[in-house]
Amino acid sequence: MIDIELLRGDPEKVKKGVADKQFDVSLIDKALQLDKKRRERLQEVENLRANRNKFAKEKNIEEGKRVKAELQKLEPHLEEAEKSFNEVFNQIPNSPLPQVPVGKSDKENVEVRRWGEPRKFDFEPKDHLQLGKNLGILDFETGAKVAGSQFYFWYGDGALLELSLIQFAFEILSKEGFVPVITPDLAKARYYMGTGYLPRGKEAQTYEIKNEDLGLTATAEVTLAGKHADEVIAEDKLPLKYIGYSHCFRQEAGAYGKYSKGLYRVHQFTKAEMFIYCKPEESEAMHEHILAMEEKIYQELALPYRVLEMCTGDLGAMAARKFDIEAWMPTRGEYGEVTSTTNCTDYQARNLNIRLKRKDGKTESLHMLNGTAIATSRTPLAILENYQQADGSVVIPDVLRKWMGKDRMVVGSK
RNA sequence: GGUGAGGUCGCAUAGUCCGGUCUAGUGCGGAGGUCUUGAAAACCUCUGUAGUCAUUUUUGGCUACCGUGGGUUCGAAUCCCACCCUCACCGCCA
Repeated sequence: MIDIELLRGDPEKVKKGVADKQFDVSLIDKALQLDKKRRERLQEVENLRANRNKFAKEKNIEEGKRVKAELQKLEPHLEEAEKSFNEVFNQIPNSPLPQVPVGKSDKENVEVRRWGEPRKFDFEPKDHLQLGKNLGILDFETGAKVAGSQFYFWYGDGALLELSLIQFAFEILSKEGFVPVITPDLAKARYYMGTGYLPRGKEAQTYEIKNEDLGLTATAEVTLAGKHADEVIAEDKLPLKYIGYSHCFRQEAGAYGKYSKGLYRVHQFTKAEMFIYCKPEESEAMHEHILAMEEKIYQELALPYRVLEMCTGDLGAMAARKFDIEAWMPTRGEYGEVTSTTNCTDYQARNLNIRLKRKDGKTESLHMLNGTAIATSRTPLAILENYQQADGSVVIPDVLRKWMGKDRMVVGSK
């Protein structure tokens, strides 16, 4: 949620952010109106409670009974008013940072830079599904048999590739002060909702567990954000930097289209995710830091990529600023998303009640950021397609060889 | 899964049987002060969070919060119900 003081103090500013994000601007006036109503009811109820407490202290049982009856009538009105307010208020998205390019949709995202040259093939490159099948390392048929469509098995060098990529990311990032964490793959509703992963509706992302207040997490962001919920963190403990490992589960309801085949869009993958809690004044630098780490990873893997900054219309509710890295995907003939890093500023922190305590004792909401290091669906896709050879083998990127124990995946090996 | 103990204002602990004197005591930690050449010690004072109203800053009033959610009562940390979590032991198990 946004800062309510900002809403009351400068509604026009909030409106601009909401409009730039292509959200419904009428939310603002509605929220202000409901806020006013809510506060009126709150005054009524609090005055009655003050009376109740006074009579209780005086042991004035008659008057106490009278006030009690009145309270029983008015308290539901207050509850109702707060519920209506929260419903609208929680729909107001985070404001974009001022330097974010304004645009209506993903078509207006801005390319920031490119790194590396897409490889020129002197043969017809195969897609990762064909390569994986020929090498005997990737099997969607058996995945569909056992778990349904868009599930898969990795075998042999494919399984080793996933493990190597995670090792590689953890090695780089732990050297940079990110604390390695292995997180639960399930979380309570409060946490996946608080981080913005919706279980139902047109774009449901989370799978829910029957008869439990639990869902499969779509990313370790959920658990790493939940980790410090309801905490007050001393200023000198910040920034907290984590590199989390988890399996990620996505319903991908309604997500179909030309890139829905193969590893680009799957229901389960493994991910190494960066997560940072920091002071508001350092969050932009931390965002750059995460992006720099992501670029370092793809440079060391020698995968050509470009960096994209999301325009206001493509930020979603949580983000104040967001960058994606897109790696070159040869059989598509274009770049495809492999990482995403978001500065949520204080929006998530307010949802999860996470605060920072300054040296002078004052508390305020802190800033929270996340970013993909490696997702073991799309990164192996890019490696298979970019590193393939004419004979159907796939060269292993230098930095992964120490964990793979070999320099090439060949047909017939395991 | 079973049995037992427990969850209290940063940390630790008292209070819960017997509801009002708990506007939650004490110790530690933190801030300020006295004393001192300086420091330590001692002593004194202050020290939770959120909301809301009033106020020029300051500040003050009120409300809520003793794991969570309900209930009983004029009044609940305290009584009742349900749930969650922690610890110990038992069972099962990689």
